[in-house]
Amino acid sequence: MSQGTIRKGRPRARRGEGQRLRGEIIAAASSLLGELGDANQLSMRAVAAAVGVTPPSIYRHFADKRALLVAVLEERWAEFGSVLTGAAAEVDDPFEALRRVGLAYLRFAEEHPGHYRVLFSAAGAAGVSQDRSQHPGGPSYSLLVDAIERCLAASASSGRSSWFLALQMLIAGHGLADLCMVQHFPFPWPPPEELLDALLDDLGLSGPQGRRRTEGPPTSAG
Amino acid sequence: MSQGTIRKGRPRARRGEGQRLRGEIIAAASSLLGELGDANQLSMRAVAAAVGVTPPSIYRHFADKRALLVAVLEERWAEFGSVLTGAAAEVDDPFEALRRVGLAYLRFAEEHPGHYRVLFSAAGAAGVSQDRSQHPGGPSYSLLVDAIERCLAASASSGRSSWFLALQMLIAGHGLADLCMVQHFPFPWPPPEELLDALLDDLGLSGPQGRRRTEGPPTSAG
DNA sequence: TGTACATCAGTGAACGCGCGTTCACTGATGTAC
DNA sequence: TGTACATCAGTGAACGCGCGTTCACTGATGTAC
Repeated sequence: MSQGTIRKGRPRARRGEGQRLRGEIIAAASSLLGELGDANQLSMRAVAAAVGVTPPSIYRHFADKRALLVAVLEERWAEFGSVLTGAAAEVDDPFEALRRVGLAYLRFAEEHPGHYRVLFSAAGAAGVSQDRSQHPGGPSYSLLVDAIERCLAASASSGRSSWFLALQMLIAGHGLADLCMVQHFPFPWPPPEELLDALLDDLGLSGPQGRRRTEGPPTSAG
Repeated sequence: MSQGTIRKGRPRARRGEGQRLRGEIIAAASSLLGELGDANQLSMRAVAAAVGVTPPSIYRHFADKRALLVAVLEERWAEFGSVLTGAAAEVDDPFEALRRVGLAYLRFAEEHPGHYRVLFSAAGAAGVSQDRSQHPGGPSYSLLVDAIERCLAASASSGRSSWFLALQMLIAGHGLADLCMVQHFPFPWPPPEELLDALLDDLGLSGPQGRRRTEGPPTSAG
């Protein structure tokens, strides 16, 4: 009874504390969005019920549903970015730093599959910035490019640009996150780290000596 | 006026030709689903309107919305499988055959992003088979594993299993298809073939001599 | 210390909409005689 | 060749629902005097 989705008897905010409800609305919407994994499925009425307030109250703080979504997604993008940033902080070895960024990316998808799905969908991006040149995931991507450049500086490599290598990492990271953590494709998935390490090996980004850490699982085929 | 979404004056089927409407319903639903890219967004009423029939008519042929979706998705999965099968047919070189399968996969996503999105979502799979051990994409995946095994037989390689390599290819293929063709992430995307060739190179599946075909684009970083 | 008042966070009722699904029906088609 | 009838593909109207959003309102809070 302490944390059901519908809260009754919620205390009314004091004068001048109207902004408090705003925060509660964003938190509730964010939580619901994480469960639903789809911006279209989120309803204003469900958000209001989760906060313990009537639907019209939301309109005192957000012009419409889109505006609420924008606020939620901005928060989620910020969290995603800070998770990636934090992962590599204070790690000196550039290869280990890159690996930690990759692991953090995958962990985020694993822990917040619904949020991940919305952030990486066209709707999620369009909601936050009209201008597609400044995609909200831009800073996170730059972080990846930088981490790769530090690796390239530490050991001569395949000759591919950091830009191309970052794209390859993003593609593989997203493919794994979406198929495994979000859509739960019925595979005998190996641990994500194993796939990440194989990827880094393949891209020549696993270290100067190119330590090979790959695979264990089945050798037989269906 | 010849192919608007709403058709009027549609001729009634003759006695015993009731099955004809069934086919038209599936076709219309499939087309709408391709535009929407989301099973939840598809409405029975929109399907009926597209066929030029009233909503209740659909229930003569399908028990409910879910049954209609299952029929549509089965057709789409079958088409996807036959596209992959057709791509490698009559190609002797196993490396070229594998490459063609990859290209066909990406082309399918490019030409039918909405269908691709639904097929590779949890909802799409769950709709078709309850039993998750027999995922409708299973045959297509086997095809990929087989193509890889033929490559491994033709040249000793990294030591990874065909199963692991197929997973790596699927992950990268899906990541690219979803980010680029489906979600249209605002990147300066290189041509898909370039990324596919880089992937095959990285996995040691580009041929016995390991021809390197990679990259062109920007070397500068943002 | 006590009262009248302005503020404004949140309410209750309603709007018009599209949805999936049901039900009793209609009326053209084909058949039996 | 002509008529009565069974079939059954498709209809029209309605159901109860949840949605986003609006509007005039209420009533606790804090302030001015």
